Amino acid sequence: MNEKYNFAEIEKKWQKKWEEEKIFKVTEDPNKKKYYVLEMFPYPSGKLHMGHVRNYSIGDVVARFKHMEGFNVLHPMGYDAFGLPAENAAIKHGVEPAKWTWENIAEMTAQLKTMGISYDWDRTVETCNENYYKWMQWIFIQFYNKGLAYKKESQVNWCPSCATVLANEQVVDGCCERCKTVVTKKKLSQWYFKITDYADRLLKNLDILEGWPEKVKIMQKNWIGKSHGAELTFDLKDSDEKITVYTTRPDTIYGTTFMVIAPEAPIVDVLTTPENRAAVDAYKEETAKKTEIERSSTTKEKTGVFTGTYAINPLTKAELPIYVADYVLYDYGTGCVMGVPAHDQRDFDFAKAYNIPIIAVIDTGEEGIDLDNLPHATEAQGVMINSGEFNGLKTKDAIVKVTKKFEDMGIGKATTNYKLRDWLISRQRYWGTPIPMIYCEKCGWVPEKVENLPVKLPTDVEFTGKGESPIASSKTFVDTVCPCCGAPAKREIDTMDTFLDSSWYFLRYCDAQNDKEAFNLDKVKYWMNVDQYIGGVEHAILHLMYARFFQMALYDLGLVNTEEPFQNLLTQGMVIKDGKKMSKSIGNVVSPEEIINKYGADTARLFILFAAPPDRELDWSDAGVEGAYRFLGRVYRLVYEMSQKYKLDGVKAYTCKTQADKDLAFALNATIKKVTEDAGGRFSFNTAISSVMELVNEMYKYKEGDINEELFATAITDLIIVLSPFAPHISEEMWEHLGHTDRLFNIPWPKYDEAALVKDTVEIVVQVNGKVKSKLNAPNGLDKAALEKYVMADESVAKLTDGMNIVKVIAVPGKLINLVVK
RNA sequence: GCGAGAGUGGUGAAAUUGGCAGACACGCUAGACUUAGGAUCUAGUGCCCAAGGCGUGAGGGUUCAAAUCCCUUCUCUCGCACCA
Repeated sequence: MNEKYNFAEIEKKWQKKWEEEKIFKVTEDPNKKKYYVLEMFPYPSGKLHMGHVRNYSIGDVVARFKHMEGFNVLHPMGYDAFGLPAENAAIKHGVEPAKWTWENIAEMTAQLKTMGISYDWDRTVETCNENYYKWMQWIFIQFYNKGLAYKKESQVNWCPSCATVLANEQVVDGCCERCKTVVTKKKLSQWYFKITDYADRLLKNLDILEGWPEKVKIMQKNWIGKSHGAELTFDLKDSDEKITVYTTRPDTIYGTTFMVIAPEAPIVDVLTTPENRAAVDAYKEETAKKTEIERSSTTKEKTGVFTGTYAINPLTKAELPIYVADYVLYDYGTGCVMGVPAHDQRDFDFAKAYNIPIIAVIDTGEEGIDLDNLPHATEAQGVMINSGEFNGLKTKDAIVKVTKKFEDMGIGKATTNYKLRDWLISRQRYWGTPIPMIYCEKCGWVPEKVENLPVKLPTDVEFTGKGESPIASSKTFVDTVCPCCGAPAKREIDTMDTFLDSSWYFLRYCDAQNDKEAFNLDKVKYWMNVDQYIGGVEHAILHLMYARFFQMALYDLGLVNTEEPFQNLLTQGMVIKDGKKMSKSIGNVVSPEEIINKYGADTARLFILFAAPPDRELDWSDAGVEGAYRFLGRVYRLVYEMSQKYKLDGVKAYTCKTQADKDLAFALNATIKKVTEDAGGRFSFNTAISSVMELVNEMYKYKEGDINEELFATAITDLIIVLSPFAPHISEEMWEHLGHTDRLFNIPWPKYDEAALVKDTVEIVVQVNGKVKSKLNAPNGLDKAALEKYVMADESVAKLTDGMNIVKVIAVPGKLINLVVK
């Protein structure tokens, strides 16, 4: 240890030693309690950004802390390595996606290593690695055999300029991310996962995820979007056809004055009368041309056309004109709705635009409203009116009774609906896991034989950025034989959505090197669940829902033993600068590389953890980084200077002789307690660090007086230990300097001494009518009555209430006395 | 529009169960040391002129006591967004 804090030298030295000694390598140990801490793995774009640094710094504090507490800690890192940027690089610069990706992985790994994080690098997973995607394909086949994967024709995003299909992620504000052309829809045959089969379980299990932020659970709940209602079938006038609607408000049936069908629904053609066909066809065509943004941006203006056909209200027998309108979604419910303009604002807007009668059938009790001439739809609950036998019923009962009536009439039933759709998993892209399916004229779609996995990505492909998947250009890939009958057959040329790869990587970490199976069940039983998952809130729905779905499906296949993969979830806030998200276009990006070079990884980590609580936004401040750097220098100087004069080689038995001794012992134990609770318990790293700073301030004060060497040695020792999860390199350097040959990572976390935290006297706040008037010292441990007696006997207190009438005294032991006077 | 969260000094923030508002840090001011200081150490720093007041977006309420609980309201951020 030099006199000066040379972070560059220190960090390099310890990173090398840690790696050589493999101190972060873990194996299953049934005798030890495990702890699995996981940070969301990055896409290997080549460079770390501050969000990564924040994510991994948080994870490393947790990992190091839990390890020092005695847990067998699994703390892995890997790469979500398939995806579009690699392919775009190929199109733009002619670099092979594999080469580009693997180079980035190497660069990013080197960068990660400069942060000094306690990863077990032997468990690294790269999703583009054959030994990973082989098992991805195997899992796909298990899902397929279970009936969870199917192929169907559907609408996908299409860029007319690039003449290629785009993934949802490639559509930015309704436009192609590359050429900014407005994205349209195109029909294509696509692979889907039946995530909707799991909708109810995904919803219900949210209740048991107590360690998840409420916000994320609510977002998932809304995304699943379960609603209760009824399906009701209407007869048509002059036709044998019927149409079925879904409604959450069957109680408003008497207020139905029209019907609406989504333009895409095939039944539209059946219902349209010859004289209306031209208008309906034109409308359908217009809708098909509209982009998603156009269709949803005109929120208020409702358009539609009359089909010429009427439905019959089953209770009133009224004739209801059937319209086609694009405000009805084809793929939700039945694609048809009953129009109740009085009690649904969208229907109200439509009725106003097309002069359809509006009949109020619910009195919501809204003040001053004219039920015969509603100014807007009343969507609240209320009492039924104009509804024959049901008049007077409250909404809740009415829904039940009306639904029952439909059931008795044989024209309806209670049902539930979900907003969640099946997961479209195929991508017309090269750089992803090939879908291991083969199409045979005779046998249809057949999975590749397991012994033939992996279905390798071909390398003889062209990247033009146009047309279908580049895989189609391979001369070796497409043609194969049917695994079933041996006849010539063709391989699926689509690849998997990369969200599949990231839906089970946490299982692979448990057994990353296995070449016999995706993961060994016993190892999974030992390590799973992930005790603490940490990542950005932007994954609240997609990744976190897909991963939950995978875990459930794998559970049903008997491959894992739990239904939910992530016990606790911490969603970290964004790193911003000057109130804005760091971005190249604004020019406010601070690169981790630059900060680590200038101040070191310890400073970067400390600042990031100290500047804000982990789940909140973090405002980057160069001055704040300086502050963190200064603090580390302050600790370093303290240790260096005092080690020249005293023997500080470990924790020692000490007795406090002076008040200063007692104060330091108190500060030391209070800090250990605070860091233990804040860093290990509630993940309040900022306050944990502030208490370490307080301890250092105390020690600076203390060293100006008489030094109790045993006490000071203990304080220095524990200080270094509690600092180590936040700033591991400098801590290790100081630790070694004090004569230790072991590694801080393997040192047990210190325990605090309760006795040292009990003070002889406590400061009691004296309030008069709730206002602080004075403070005085009282013996510790007085109960209410004794405290009141003690305080009231004090002369200064008597003065405070001189001439006043004390009507009540409130005593809070150890804290305050409030005198209520008149 | 619906849903969630947040508003505290010049700044980032703390206050964990209703009990001293502003810990810790940045910044600023002064001093010490120094050839020098953008190093280091020490002291001060919510606001108002002192006594004494006033202060947690605004307004009201509950309570001996409110940043914290309740009602009303404003602003901002995020998510969803024609889901019948």
